[in-house]
Parts: sequence; C-alpha cells; structure tokens
Amino acid sequence: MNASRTARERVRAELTREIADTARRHLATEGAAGLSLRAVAREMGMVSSAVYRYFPSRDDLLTALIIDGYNAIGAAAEEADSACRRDDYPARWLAACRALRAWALAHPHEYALVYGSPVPGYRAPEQTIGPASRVAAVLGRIISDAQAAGVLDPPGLGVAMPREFAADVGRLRESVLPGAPDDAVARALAAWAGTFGMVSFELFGQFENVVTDRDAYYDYAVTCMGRVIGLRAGA
Amino acid sequence: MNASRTARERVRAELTREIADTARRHLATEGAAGLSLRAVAREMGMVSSAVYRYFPSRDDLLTALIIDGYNAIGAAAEEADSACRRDDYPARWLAACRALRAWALAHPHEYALVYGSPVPGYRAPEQTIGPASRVAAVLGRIISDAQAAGVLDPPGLGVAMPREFAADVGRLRESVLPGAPDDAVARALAAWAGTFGMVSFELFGQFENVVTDRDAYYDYAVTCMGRVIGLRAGA
DNA sequence: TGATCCGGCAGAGCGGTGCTCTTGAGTTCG
DNA sequence: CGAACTCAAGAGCACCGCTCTGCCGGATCA
Repeated sequence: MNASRTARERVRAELTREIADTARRHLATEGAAGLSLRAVAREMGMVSSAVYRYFPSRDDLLTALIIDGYNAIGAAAEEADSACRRDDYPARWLAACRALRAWALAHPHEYALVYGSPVPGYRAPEQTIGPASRVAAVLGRIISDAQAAGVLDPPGLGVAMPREFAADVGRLRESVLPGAPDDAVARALAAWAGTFGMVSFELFGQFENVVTDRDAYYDYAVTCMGRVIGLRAGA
Repeated sequence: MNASRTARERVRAELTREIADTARRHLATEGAAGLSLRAVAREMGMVSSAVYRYFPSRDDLLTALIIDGYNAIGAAAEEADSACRRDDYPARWLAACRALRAWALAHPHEYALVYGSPVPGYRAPEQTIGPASRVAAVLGRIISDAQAAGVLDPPGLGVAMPREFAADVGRLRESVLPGAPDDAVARALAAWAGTFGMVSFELFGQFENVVTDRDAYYDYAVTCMGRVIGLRAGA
C-alpha cells in the first residue's frame, strides 16, 4: 500500500516537475506575463484543465518558478564563492557578485520574475523566504569571515546608524552576518540592495546610453561597495 | 481652417489625456498587467475599438504612462531639492532621495511600471530617455554644485576607476554632472543605482522580515552613499 | 474475485482580454 | 451641395485563466 502510493506520488511528482520545466522554458522565452498555462499544457500534449490537477492556479506555478529562481541564483553565488581561496575576502565578494550578475544576464526573465516588480495581485508566500536568503547568506558569510579573521577595515564615514535599526541589526547578525559589528551589518545591507539595484538597472534598461562597458563598471562598483563595508584588497 | 483644425485637434488631445488619466487610475489600483484597455473604454462610455483611435496599442498607452511617471518622480525630486538651502548639499541630497522614495511609496504601481521589470516584449522608446533623466539630473546637480563650491570631500577607497569607463564618465559629466571629478561621477552612478535598488527592494518585498523601520534605514543608507561621493554634513 | 472508490484526463463552457475590420453616422471643406 | 475625412460602434477572431461535468482505469477493500 505504501509502495503503491509512493508509486503514484512519484509519477505525480515527476509530472509536476515536467510541467514546471516546460513552464520555465516558456518563461525564458516569453517572459512572466507571457507565460500561458494553456500553452504549457499544449506543449505537453495535455488539455489545459489537466494542469490544474498539479498547480491550482497560474500563480502557484509562478511561485514554484520563483522558488527555483531563488535557489538557482543562490547556488550560483555559493559556487562562485566556494571556488575562491577562503582567505581572499575581496576576491570572494567580487566572485559572488559577478556570479549574481552573470546568472541574471543569462536568465533575464527569471531574474525579472524574482527580483522585478511582483505580478499584480501576487503575494509572495512563506516558502519563498528561505531560498530568497541564500544569496544574502553567501554575501554575509564573506563579511563575517573577514571580520572573524580580523581584516575588516571599514573607512570612517561619520554617519551614525539610526537607533531604530538596532533590532534589525541583531536579527541580521544572527541569521546571515554572525559576529559582524553594527556598522558592517548596516552597510552590508545597503550593499546587498545596491548590488541588485545595479543588476536590475542594467537588465531593465536604465543603463541604456549611460554605461557602455558594463562588465568593467559592475566590477568597479561592487568592489567599492565591498570596500565601504571594510573588505580591503591584500589584507 | 487652421482654427477649426486646432479645434478638432484640441478635443482629440483632450480625449487622449482623459484616456490616459483613466488608465492611470486603473493602473494605480490594478497594476500594469491588470490594466485593461477594454475596462478603460468601458469606464469612459466608449467601446474598446474607439480607444485605438487614440492609442494604437496597449503598449503605446503604457508608454504614455511611463513618460508621465518619469516626469512625476522627476518633478518630485526637483521640488524637494529646490525647497532646500542651496548650499546645504547633504540636506539637498537627502531631500531629493526622500522625495524619490515617497513618490514610489505613494504610487507603487506607477513606480513598478517605470523602474520594475519591463513588460514582456515591450521596448522603451526614445521618448522616454528625456524624462527618465530628470531624477539623475537633480542628483547630479547637487554633486556638481558641491564640487563647484569646493566642499566635495570623498573618502579615499583605494579602488581605481576602470579605464574603459572614461568615455561614459565624459558623457555623464557633460549631461548631468558638470565639473565633477572622475571618481565622483563613477560613485554617483553607483549611488543612483543603489538608491533605486533600495526603493525597489522595499517596494518589491525583499525587505520583508529584514528591515522594519524603513524610513530610518533609508535615510541612513542614502546619507552614507552621499558621504561616499563626498557630501559632508556641515561643510 | 467483484464492487467500490478515487485520482487523473478530456471536453465544453464562462467571462475576460487585445486587436482588426467593416459599417455607418457626423463634420469639414473645396 | 457634394466630396473627403474623422470617428464611434459593433461584430468577430484568437487567445487567456478557470470551473464543471463526465468518463476511464488502476488501487482498495469486503
């Protein structure tokens, strides 16, 4: 009984995955708003109503793709980081940021689905918050490692961190930035948002007629951000 | 003949504007993908095909709304800047950035349409690049003014600007950052992208369960960015 | 083994969409 | 006045998300 049920569930899981894969291919070519449940069903030789057995609605399909996207970009960052010498913190930072952007450029529609404007009426469910933090975890760990090694050396800016931010800093330190000082947490958060802001600007067309050599400029900008947090080359 | 033709064109322009206004109201409540040309026509008492006399396609309507959005957010930044003492550059920077975010929070769907993921298949036409640069012009002018006053004092980061970026710097200096040194141009560009990245992250849900007091944190982050460019309080 | 249950698929259908084409009024102007 | 033109209306096409109703076949159980 258990075996047969798992057999049924196995084929169900397989079909679910196949639908998601087909949808992801459509997403890659047509974009999120062009993703049609009917087209996915058509390509799989099913009728549209059959797909509803696996995904209750189009939004649920999109949610699955969003989770996949978070995991993919997170995995890319993790891999890039782990390929670096552990004690070369600026190199790890640059590599992770580069991987981020490279993934975004290779999967523009998936990136837009994940980090762009949410589709109207769509509300990110709880399941997305776990995978969503993978990238932040990679970036945070680099800072934390540098801090633990005693080489974090942030330039003084003379800007006081707001008191209201103390609780958030505490939570962030526990989850993704263990051991980091308050300033580093606050600046890392801005760098996190800033890095994605740069990628989004490039991908969404704001750099058109503004930045031509985007590889070079991106490297420069994220290096600056890392430097502001305290990552220093050759330390 | 000229009078009568302008009369016709006047009523035509008026109707065009009315359609755009109705569409903007729908956009504000439903979001970009929920904007239905038929619904707009319905509310105006026309039939859907009549709207096509004024906007050849739904994308053209969206383009008009995008241009309006750029102008609105640009105007908000300009107004906030002009309300400050001309020689208090950090205050002007903070005010402009605050106005940016305030406008985005007040018009989330319009902001998403303008700075979010472009709707699939949509290509930003030339007419958008002018209004798009209004915000950049405001931010750039603050930096330029500070430079002209001789109070721009950027902290040394020891990060060399890439040579490939020289041409872009030249173009940016001419258009929005007159008189600014290379470093300031490069850093200002990153701050520009970073500021919008922060607003987008907040609006698109990435700060959920991460930042609670977003007013305070935003002020802190944009102040830091201004400081990195060289804006210094009390200078 | 035979009856029963149930997951899954197909099809029809509803109300909605963007967009096109034709048709018929109303206006402008030679 | 009649011609040229503008514009609104309506019908219609192909598509969409989603629901409901049947039917089939394999798993479950008496």
